[in-house]
Amino acid sequence: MQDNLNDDRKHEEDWLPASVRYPHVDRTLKLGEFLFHIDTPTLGLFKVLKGRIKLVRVDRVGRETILYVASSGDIVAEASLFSAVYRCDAIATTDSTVRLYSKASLMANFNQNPAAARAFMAMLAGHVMRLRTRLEQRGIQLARDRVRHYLNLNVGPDGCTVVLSGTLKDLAAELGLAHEVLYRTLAEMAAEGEIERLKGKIKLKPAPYDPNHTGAARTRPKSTNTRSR
Amino acid sequence: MQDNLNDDRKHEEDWLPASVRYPHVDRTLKLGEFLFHIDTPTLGLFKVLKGRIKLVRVDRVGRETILYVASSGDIVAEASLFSAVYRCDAIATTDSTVRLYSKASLMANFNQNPAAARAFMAMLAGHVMRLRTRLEQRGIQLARDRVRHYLNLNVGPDGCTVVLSGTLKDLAAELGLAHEVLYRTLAEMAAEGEIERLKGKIKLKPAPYDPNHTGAARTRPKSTNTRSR
DNA sequence: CGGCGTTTTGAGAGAGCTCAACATCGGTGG
DNA sequence: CCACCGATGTTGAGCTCTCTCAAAACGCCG
Repeated sequence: MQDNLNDDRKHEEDWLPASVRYPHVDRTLKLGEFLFHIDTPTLGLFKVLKGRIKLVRVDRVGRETILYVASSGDIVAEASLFSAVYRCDAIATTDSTVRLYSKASLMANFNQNPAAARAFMAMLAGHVMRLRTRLEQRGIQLARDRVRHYLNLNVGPDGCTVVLSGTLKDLAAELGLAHEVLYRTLAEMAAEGEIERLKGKIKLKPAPYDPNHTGAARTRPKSTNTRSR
Repeated sequence: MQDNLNDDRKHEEDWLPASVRYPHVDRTLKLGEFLFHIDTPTLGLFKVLKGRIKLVRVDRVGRETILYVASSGDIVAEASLFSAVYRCDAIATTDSTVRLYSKASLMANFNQNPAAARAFMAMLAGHVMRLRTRLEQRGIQLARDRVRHYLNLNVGPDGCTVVLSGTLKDLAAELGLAHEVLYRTLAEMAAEGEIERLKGKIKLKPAPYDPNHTGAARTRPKSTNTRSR
């Protein structure tokens, strides 16, 4: 079981301009162990090095509502830098290790070093952008259109090659699809010549004809998603 | 057509600590007009005052892929502060007005005024948190569970009252559900006593019994929440 | 009072999810 | 070197839920 099915994996390292090494502390957690509790003073933000951390809020009935599940590479509790106390619970859902970046040292660094502050802002802005795009993607109902959306936004410089970083199962998770559906969809698209499947890559073929319509004759006056939002 | 169905409406105003008034320029756009083009130098970020702006990327085949659709109150192109050129096109999908916050003045202000920089970071961090939560929510398949997720995260201080800011249609859009589905779901939940519907509010009732529905020969063969979909 | 938009309720259909069986691909150890 | 094993990849077949299209009741405002 790998933990690389979340987001932003490849952008994580930039926000610490290599010039600075903040003091940090690594900590290991066992399954079910709390990383922090709601309403307790904030120490700083954490980077998940291994495992998985869920952020949850619990209502007075005792049921928990998941805010976010962070996997390896994800950053957790950025907002805690600007709050005196944590706003949710953080619990390890597998044995995990995290790295704490202390709020005090981080903020001090931002104050003294505008470049560090800018790098942090840039990272956050990038997250916002990618999350918005991801949310937009989830609004696409039809599996094929959702896959197209992903492929179009992840083509390499050549404009037609998409490199798959993980397994197709991981991709399915990122797309919010059952993996079987992704397999089927890719198979159909390949059969119809829209894409070509290679080892660890997918190549987009410029559609021969047929600008809309997905394959089997189907009654679809709508092209994709026009409504809502 | 109202424009208040997007996100974060109530958190937008904080990121400009009232102390500072950045120079800004308002601009109106007609339907279809470009706010900015990809690969052109970045001026700064924009706040949508009225209307709707879509951010899109176009592949060489000419099809556009939507990255995000911003409505009134939303901020657009935060990441442009850290890039020399825009990374996508921005087009008005209705007659709109936007306010430009110049990159130069914004950055200068951040450098001189750490508090402003912190406020901006805090806003971004808040967006990241909310977007992640929203994405988590969209991963919930069953409409009722998705509604529960929303309600649980939006109860007021009393722990059981959720104030509805807009119409139910707006809420449906925010939840990513067809509005009919939301109506039906709320009706069912009310009928079963899980919630109480008031004028502009929803009150959560602590489940009486029936953690996963059973007895009470009700004409409802399904709808437990034991598994997704 | 007459629209216009929201709120409801109804019914049909399609698409994704789930369960299930099987093929493939690596890696491991005998 | 080959058999075994686990995980990924693939395909098949129902099931159910949401989406879409429709139509009507309600509420608000000029």
